[in-house]
Amino acid sequence: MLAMDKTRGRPRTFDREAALGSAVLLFWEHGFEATSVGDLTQAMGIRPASLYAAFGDKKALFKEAVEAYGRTEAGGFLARAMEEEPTAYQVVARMLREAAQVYPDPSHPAGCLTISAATNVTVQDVEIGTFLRDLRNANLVALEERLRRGQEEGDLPEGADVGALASFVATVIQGMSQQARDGAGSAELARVAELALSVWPRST
Amino acid sequence: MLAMDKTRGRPRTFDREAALGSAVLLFWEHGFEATSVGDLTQAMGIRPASLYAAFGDKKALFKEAVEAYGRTEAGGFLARAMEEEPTAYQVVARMLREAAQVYPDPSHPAGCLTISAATNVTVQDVEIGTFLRDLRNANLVALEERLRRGQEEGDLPEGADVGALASFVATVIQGMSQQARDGAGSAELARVAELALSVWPRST
DNA sequence: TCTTTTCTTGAGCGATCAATCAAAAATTAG
DNA sequence: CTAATTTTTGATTGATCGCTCAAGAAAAGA
Repeated sequence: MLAMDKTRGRPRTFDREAALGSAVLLFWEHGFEATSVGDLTQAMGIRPASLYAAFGDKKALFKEAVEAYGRTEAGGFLARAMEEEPTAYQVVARMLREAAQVYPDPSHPAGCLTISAATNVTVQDVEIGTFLRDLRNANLVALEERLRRGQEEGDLPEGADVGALASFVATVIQGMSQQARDGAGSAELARVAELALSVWPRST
Repeated sequence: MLAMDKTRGRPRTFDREAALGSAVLLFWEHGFEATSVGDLTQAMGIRPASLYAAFGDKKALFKEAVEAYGRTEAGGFLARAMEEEPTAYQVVARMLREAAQVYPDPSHPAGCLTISAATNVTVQDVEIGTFLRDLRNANLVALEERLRRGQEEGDLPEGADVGALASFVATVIQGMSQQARDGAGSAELARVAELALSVWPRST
């Protein structure tokens, strides 16, 4: 009968998580289209058939790589800031300041995978482009909602334009990712972050 | 002998500038790698051999398309603002406000070609990626020099961090391009532009 | 007219793309 | 042990990539 038993059969000879990590780095550096299956299998140390058996196809692997990226230190700091910081200002301040540190960090590819990995896609891969775009827009909505909560809790003035502030922060963060990929360092980006923060309508 | 006579031989049957304009639109929309030579010949209404005879190869056509883009209304407004506005603040204000209008304009592809057309490139096309990156960094240096001139002319305070201001403006503009490609409208981007402008150390 | 030059046409080049297949290998169940 | 199940291997698929070539067509010069 149909089996689906994980313990049966020949065991996988490679570390699935490690292979996924290699895929994350490649997609992060070069993006979806510019990373070939050949590049992936070489970096993962496996053969095409093993890749397709373990991850489906290239698009499925990419989506899983995006999820894995979000679980990394450098890929999850924005979501973490939103969850952990108590006030709207502290959320935004941590986002911008950590972006200035993380995006140019030479221990991994520069910038943000979600922002830069599917900018140039062919017509048959539009799905991948919209997948990341939806993710970015969802993050923008989440930030706006977080700021609105801050407004209700009194750490943002009632007259503040929450939508504009969220768009502004998202714009600066996306620009910082691009700047980091263009070679900007953490000191330069830190000054950009402080300038952006100076527009904030603080209560203190 | 070697001829190089332009009037001799069979005349070209297509409008070279119009064909280049079609290439600009394709590269602007999809980027360098995601635009195939087949896409180009179809949009230009010519055959591969004609394209290669008229423009060299795909990379040369792209570089020429970037130059043509810079001569368009939507592709040259940043340089024009730097040349035409009298003070540092007016330069930056016009840059940001026009970006908010131009980048989401539905009469052409969203955002800036220079910013988004070579984000994801394969290893053998790194040359194209660095070509646009160098262009962006040259624009950043030019803005910084324009601001420094403004500082010398007294329309920026002596204590102002010119480098940080230039980086900040470049970051916001690049972020606005990305936001426009993600679907942001001119009203939304205009509010972002005003927020960014509010950090400016004005003398008035 | 006849030659020379340049462009267009249509076919097709080798390389690479994502993806697949059959067979061998490695495991568990009985 | 044998049978069933799953993965790995190595070769290979059809499609598309950027690009080129030979032949024909359209112009100018002599």
